[in-house]
Amino acid sequence: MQPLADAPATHRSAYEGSCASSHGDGRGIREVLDRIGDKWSLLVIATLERGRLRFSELQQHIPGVSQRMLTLTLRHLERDGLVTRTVHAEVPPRVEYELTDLGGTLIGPASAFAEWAIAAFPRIEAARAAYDERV
Amino acid sequence: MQPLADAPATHRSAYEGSCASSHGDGRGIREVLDRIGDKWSLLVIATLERGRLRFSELQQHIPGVSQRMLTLTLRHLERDGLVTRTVHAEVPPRVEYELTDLGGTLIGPASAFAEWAIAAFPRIEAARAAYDERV
DNA sequence: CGGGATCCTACTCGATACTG
DNA sequence: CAGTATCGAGTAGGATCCCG
Repeated sequence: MQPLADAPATHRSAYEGSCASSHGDGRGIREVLDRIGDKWSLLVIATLERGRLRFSELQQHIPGVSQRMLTLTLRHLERDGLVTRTVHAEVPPRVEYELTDLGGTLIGPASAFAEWAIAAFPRIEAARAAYDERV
Repeated sequence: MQPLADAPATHRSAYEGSCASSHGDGRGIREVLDRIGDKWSLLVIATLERGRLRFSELQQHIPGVSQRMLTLTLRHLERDGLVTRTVHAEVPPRVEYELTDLGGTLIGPASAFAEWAIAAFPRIEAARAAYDERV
C-alpha cells in the first residue's frame, strides 16, 4: 500500500535561521511547495475553482492524469484541508470534491504565479535557446 | 493562468488547453513550475534578492543544499535567463551570481505564494493532524 | 574556490489489473 | 463509478572523489 503520509518531514530544522529572511522564515514554504509543486495538485485546484466536481469529471477535465495519480493527489489535498471529499451513499457511488475556504485562498497567489509564468515564458524560451547555442 | 482567478465563463483553463492541445499559454506553466517547483530554485531566487552573491555565500545562506544541487540549480536558472553567472579571472577563482531583470520579476509572485504558504501552514498542519487522527 | 564526474538511493509517476 | 493493489521505469537529489 502506498502510505498517504509518505512525506519524510525529517529535515525540518534545515530552514531555521538565516535563509529567506526577507520573506520571513521559510519553514512552511518547503512543505507547501512540496505538496502543490507536484505534477497535478495545482491543476486540480484550478479545475475545482469552477465548483464542485465528481471524480470522473475531474479526470475528464484534466487530460493525462491517471486514475491513481488523481486519487493520490485528491487524498493529499484533502489531508491538507484544501479540498473536501463527499461520498454520497448511492448506487452507483457518487463522490464529489470541492475547494475548502482555505483552498480557495490559494487561487490568488497561484494566479499571480501563473500569469508571471505565461508572461515570462517567451523570454525564458529565448534565454534557453541562446544558452544552448553558446554551448 | 488567468482562469485560476476570475475566469471568464467562455474561456477554458490555460491548463486544460495545454493538456488537450499542446499549444497555447498553458504550456509555459508546466515548464516553469517544473523548474522553480523543484527543491531549491525558489530558495536561491529568494536569497539572491538581497543582491549579488558568491557560490560559497549562497551555500551558507541555504542550509542543507549540497554542492551538486546548488550548482545544478544555478545552471538551470542561468539557462532560463533568471540568474547571471560572472566568473572573475582570479586566483582563487571567484564566481558571483545575480538576479537578472527577468528573475527579479519573479520576486513578486513568489512572495505572494510564500506569504500564503506561511499564513496557511498552521491551518494545513492542523488539517493534517485532524485527518490522521480520523484514520 | 567552484565546480565536474560518478555512484547510488528513494521517491514519483504511469500502466495495468482487480473490486465493492 | 470510484477507487485499491502491484509492478516497473525514470529521475531528483545526496555522498564522495577529483581537478584547474
